[in-house]
Amino acid sequence: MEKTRTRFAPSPTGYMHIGNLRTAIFEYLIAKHDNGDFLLRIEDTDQNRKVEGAVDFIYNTLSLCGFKIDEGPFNEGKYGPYIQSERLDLYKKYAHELVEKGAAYYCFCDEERLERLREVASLNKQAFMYDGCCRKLTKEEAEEKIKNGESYVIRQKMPKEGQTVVKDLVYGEVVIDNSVLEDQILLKSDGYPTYNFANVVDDHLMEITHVVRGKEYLDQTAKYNLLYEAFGWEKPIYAHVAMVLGEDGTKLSKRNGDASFMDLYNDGYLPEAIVNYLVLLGWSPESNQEVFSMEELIKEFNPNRISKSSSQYDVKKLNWFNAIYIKNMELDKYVEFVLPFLKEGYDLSGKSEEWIKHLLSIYQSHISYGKQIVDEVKLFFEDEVSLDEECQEFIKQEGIDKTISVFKDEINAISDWNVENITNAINNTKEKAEVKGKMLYMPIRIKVSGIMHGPELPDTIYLLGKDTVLKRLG
RNA sequence: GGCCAGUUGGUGAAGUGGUUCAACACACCGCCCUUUCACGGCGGCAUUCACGGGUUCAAAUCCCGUACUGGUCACCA
Repeated sequence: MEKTRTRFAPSPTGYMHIGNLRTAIFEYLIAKHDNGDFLLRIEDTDQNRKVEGAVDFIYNTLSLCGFKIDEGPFNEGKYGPYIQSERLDLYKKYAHELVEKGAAYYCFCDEERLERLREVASLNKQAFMYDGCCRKLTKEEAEEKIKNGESYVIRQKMPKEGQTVVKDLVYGEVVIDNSVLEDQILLKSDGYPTYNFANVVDDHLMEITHVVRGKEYLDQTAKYNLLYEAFGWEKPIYAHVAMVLGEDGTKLSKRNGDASFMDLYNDGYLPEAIVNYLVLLGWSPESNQEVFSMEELIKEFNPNRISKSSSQYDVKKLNWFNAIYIKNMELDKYVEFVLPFLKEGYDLSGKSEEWIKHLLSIYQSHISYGKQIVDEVKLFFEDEVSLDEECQEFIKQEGIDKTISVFKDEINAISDWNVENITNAINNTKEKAEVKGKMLYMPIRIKVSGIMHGPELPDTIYLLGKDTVLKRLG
């Protein structure tokens, strides 16, 4: 049996939103599930969209996600080059081969004529479709024009009648009327192939067995099939996947917010968590398991269980996954992970390494993403605490002043500043002020930290330091 | 507009003719634990599967129609 080979084929735009990433995940898992190859191919046939450094960016993203690229522009296999703009001769050769076979033809219609046709079509409220004018040209006529230096494109000859059946792993069989198929351009007048053509040629040449792509290409697949048939090539297995929508239920776009992998990563979302979250968006395993390691995903992934309907991105669930991955980190790794966010938010000079580590550790089970540490930890870096409405209400209650003043005396009395003694101070306050539970803890917590929920109170007080605590107690 | 597809709760979703079929998870709410909040644990949360017909002894599951949503009709990918 032939080896399973999938490919991720992005345009080098220097931006990857989570929908694209999810496609890559599916492709990767399909390949690895069968012990196959996962390759990266850069689709840069539109020279206008090219962005500097984009290929590095893609490699970086994929490697952060834990994907091993078996073949790609930076690690070529025997099917290279892996950048489409370096394969121009190939497309040219195959496009002309199709002309020889009679499945394609030269077209000399200029933009002006096409524009006229478009106008007529829109006047008649019809979809524009090339009228196949140049199909009639004889071989000699076409050659003559080419010899005269006329610029041309190569178009695929579409059947006018009948239907084409597209087989898809997730959508089953989709029937497309051939009458809606345009004689699509294969080779542009600048010698570049169109996306559709390059795709077919490359997928065949690179021996791709499974193609995962957005559902928006489903209709186009009929054209692909016809192309494969014209060449006499074996078709790959298609899996079209529904879209990932933004949180508001509309299409993802750069404007729609932080739905790009890098934005998420920069905010302190762990790639493993992002991958774990995304794989469950539009795919479900047979079991109820939700937290998966890469190995488990590779084992469990079955493209037949990909959903037909689009799904909405939901940060809350991502946060849940991310929090789990953060909680499961070893302390040192966790510190290494959050420290940069802390450093970015505050001036840490004068703080001991031990203090910083202690501070970060008490938040490990509290934060959902790295950057969140900055907000959470604010109370340790501000001189004054400001109380929100809820706190102000609480603190108005009777007896609180007494609790605070007793506690202040207890704190004053501590000579050896450590968590244990602070805990004792709280306990002593309980006895002397005759308060317990919420009425004991909350006043202290509010006065000292300004918020009603946070990590362990003794640790908080310890990290704040005696001076600050006394000052805040008033 | 033509064509193609989708429609299970606020969200991700399981379930493809009948033994709890509306699982599980996020979010939300409640309780317990913790001398406080959080963490954690437990429990609640769709009499109903877009709507209307039909097939059947039996339908979220099959068929037809309607509505809604989305996609697609480029020398863009």
